[in-house]
Amino acid sequence: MAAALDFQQMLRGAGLRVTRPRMAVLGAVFAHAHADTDSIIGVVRRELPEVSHQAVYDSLHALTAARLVRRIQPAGSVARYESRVGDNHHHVVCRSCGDIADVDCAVGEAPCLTASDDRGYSIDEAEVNYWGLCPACSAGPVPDRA
Amino acid sequence: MAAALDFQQMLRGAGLRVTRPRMAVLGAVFAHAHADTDSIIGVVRRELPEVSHQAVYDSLHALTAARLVRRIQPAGSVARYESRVGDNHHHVVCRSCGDIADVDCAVGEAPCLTASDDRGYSIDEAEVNYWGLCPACSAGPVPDRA
DNA sequence: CCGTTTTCTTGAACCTGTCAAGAAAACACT
DNA sequence: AGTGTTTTCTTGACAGGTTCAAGAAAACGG
Repeated sequence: MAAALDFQQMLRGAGLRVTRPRMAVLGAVFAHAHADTDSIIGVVRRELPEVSHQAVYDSLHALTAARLVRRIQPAGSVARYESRVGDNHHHVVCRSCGDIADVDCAVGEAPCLTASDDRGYSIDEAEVNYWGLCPACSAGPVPDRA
Repeated sequence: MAAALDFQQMLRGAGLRVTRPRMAVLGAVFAHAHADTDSIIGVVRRELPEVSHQAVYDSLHALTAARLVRRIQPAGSVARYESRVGDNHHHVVCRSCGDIADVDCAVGEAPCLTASDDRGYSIDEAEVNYWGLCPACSAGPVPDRA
């Protein structure tokens, strides 16, 4: 768990100005993994009630560009953010409730980064998403989505 | 390349009614891999100028549910559709222009379907996306996205 | 402390995709 | 073919998440 001073150093280390919205956004992403933008706005406003949603969007973009947080967006879902960066883990997404959990990479370092044929692309990242049902949804499946 | 009669049989085989919008949508997806909805609407309207966008959306949903086409949606992109289904291939996405190319699965059947720890989820599909720059963009990178 | 640069606020707009009601078309059966 | 039922298409409005734009405010370097 990182403290305010850590966040401040992270921002400065990334060449970003230290502002209260950014501090709060960074804290919110660290405290709530896989939160969507709306949830982050809610969390941030508990600390800074007057922040605009635009400030949160800008902060998230800046933090993402600085690689302090990672943006994930499974198909059919809104953007979500997480603080685990650089450890090459993957995600498992619930088809029913949209919940996301982390899955550590089975193979080791950069497992699937080697495409069989890169089609001439210069690949810098491999993303793996598992799709299924979370424990809660597979236990008592909701009747919709027939 | 499939012909009109093939499309008709595909629809009937999937238990779907054969309508002109669906035939045209199916043809458009087969002819234009990885096209987004807007492009598909444009292609379909070259053949049927009066189709509503809603009909295209409905057709795409019906075809997707029937597994005749596959919907793909990399993060930050709109929905795209492709006709290769059931052969477990992956995609490489250009960070700059958003272009998508197919990549055959290196490992074989269902390669990464085995998560190291499934977190209690019942996983039914593994999705792999490679991110990088396409040949055109890595050759002459556009100046934006600084 | 001051000036410059970046960031935040405010407010509106955009775009993909969805919802709803009625008209039209496709299929099954005779 | 003709008819009736069911599904699908048209039309039009709407929704949510995200972005754009202009000016005010805050952060940083000297």
